[in-house]
Amino acid sequence: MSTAAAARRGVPDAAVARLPGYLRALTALAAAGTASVSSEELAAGAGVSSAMLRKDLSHLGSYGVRGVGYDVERLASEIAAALGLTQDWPVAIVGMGNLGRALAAYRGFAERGFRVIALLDHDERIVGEEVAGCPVRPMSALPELVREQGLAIGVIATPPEGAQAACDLLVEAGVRSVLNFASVVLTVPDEVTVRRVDLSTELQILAFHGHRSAVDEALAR
Amino acid sequence: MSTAAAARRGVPDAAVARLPGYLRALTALAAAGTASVSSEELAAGAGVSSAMLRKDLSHLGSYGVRGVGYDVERLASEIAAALGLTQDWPVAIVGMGNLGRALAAYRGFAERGFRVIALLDHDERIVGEEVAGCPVRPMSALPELVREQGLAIGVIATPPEGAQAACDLLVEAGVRSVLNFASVVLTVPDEVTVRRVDLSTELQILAFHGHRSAVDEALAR
DNA sequence: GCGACTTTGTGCCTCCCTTCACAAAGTCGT
DNA sequence: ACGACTTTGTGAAGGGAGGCACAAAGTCGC
Repeated sequence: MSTAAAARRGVPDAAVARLPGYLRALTALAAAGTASVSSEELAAGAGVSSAMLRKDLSHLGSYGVRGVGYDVERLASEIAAALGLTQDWPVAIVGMGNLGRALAAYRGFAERGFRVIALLDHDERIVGEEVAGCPVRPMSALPELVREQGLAIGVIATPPEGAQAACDLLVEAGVRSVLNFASVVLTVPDEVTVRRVDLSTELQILAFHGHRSAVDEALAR
Repeated sequence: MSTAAAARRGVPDAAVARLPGYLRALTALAAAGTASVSSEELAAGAGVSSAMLRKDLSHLGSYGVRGVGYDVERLASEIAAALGLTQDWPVAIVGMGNLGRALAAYRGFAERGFRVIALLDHDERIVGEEVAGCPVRPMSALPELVREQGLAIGVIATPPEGAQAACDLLVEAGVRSVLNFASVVLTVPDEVTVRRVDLSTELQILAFHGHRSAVDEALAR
């Protein structure tokens, strides 16, 4: 196995998507005072199979000890390093509707090391208002936030109509990572990464499964 | 091609996950007055390739016309039927913290036909309070909600510590579909479907991509 | 009516992800 | 010091999803 830096570049996306789950499970173990953990136990805590866990970790390097397991602290910091969590990632939330306000008040971000440095809205009537102890600023503040505070991640919580425009402003200011809560597909240059979280999509998928199992039962009868 | 009912049972999960996106794009087209659409256009609106769109739709049946495209209204209702959206899906939100309150106030659910019929919390000090015009009820109301109002989907917006307990109560009351916003892996019986939405996981994945592209640039220099 | 044209539906191929199964490597008891 | 035991790391196999390319099927102009 080569160095972690070289290995990291080959981590498959599917594995990357599971790393945060491992990190969370490890953090819980560390808080409980556990020093060492087997792939079997850790996998159970993250909701995956042990074979998958071991293969995922093998992409980062060999940090386990055969016959024993993984050192909780060590593995947690290796995963954090692989995810790039050693540096901080300033976040701005765009759109101060219901969802935006909730996200602004949400503690989960800070707990995982993401610092919300600004709340933005394009509506002048909202700009200047205070949300969760933080003033709402205009979209025109973006370039300065990127330049002077290293803003790296934009969270879009606007209505669907305004999402593309908000995204364009973020990208133009130099933001390369976008988390999109609006129900639209955003168009961005290749170097920008967008992830979409859509609540109604999730509910519709649940509806499909609920519907199907009802149909299955009817057929089985 | 057999009947839609038979075909539906074989729809791969990956395709199901994209159906809501197609439905959204079709709804937008219908609102704009478009009567017919090609796979190429619809795919662009949903952010996928046209070949993929056609293959996904072929799992539902043949609703297109060669040389012409798809009838917008017809296809939308076929997809809605496949997803089980012809019936309504009463939803309850559990956990009235920041996130729960935001979800309660969120308009998106109703727009897509999901009716929030109850807000729940296990904390007696919050029960009775009014959130978004709806009273907060105790967890003990669950069995009645399932029995008398057909509650089918539970949304968990509790802190991580309380999520499993909330989930157990939902399942015990007869809820078979759960949308989990808490950062924990829930254990449920096989017949229950859980989908997890974790904001910090999404941010961590974005951090990885931002980090990697920074590394790539450094190496290329 | 007929031929040129457009667009769907699908067989095939490839690639990636997941699972299986086991050798390698380390620990622990004696 | 050595052998039994535990657990990792990984090669190989299996399965599924996405992309390609084309035949099938329909429309439209003449």
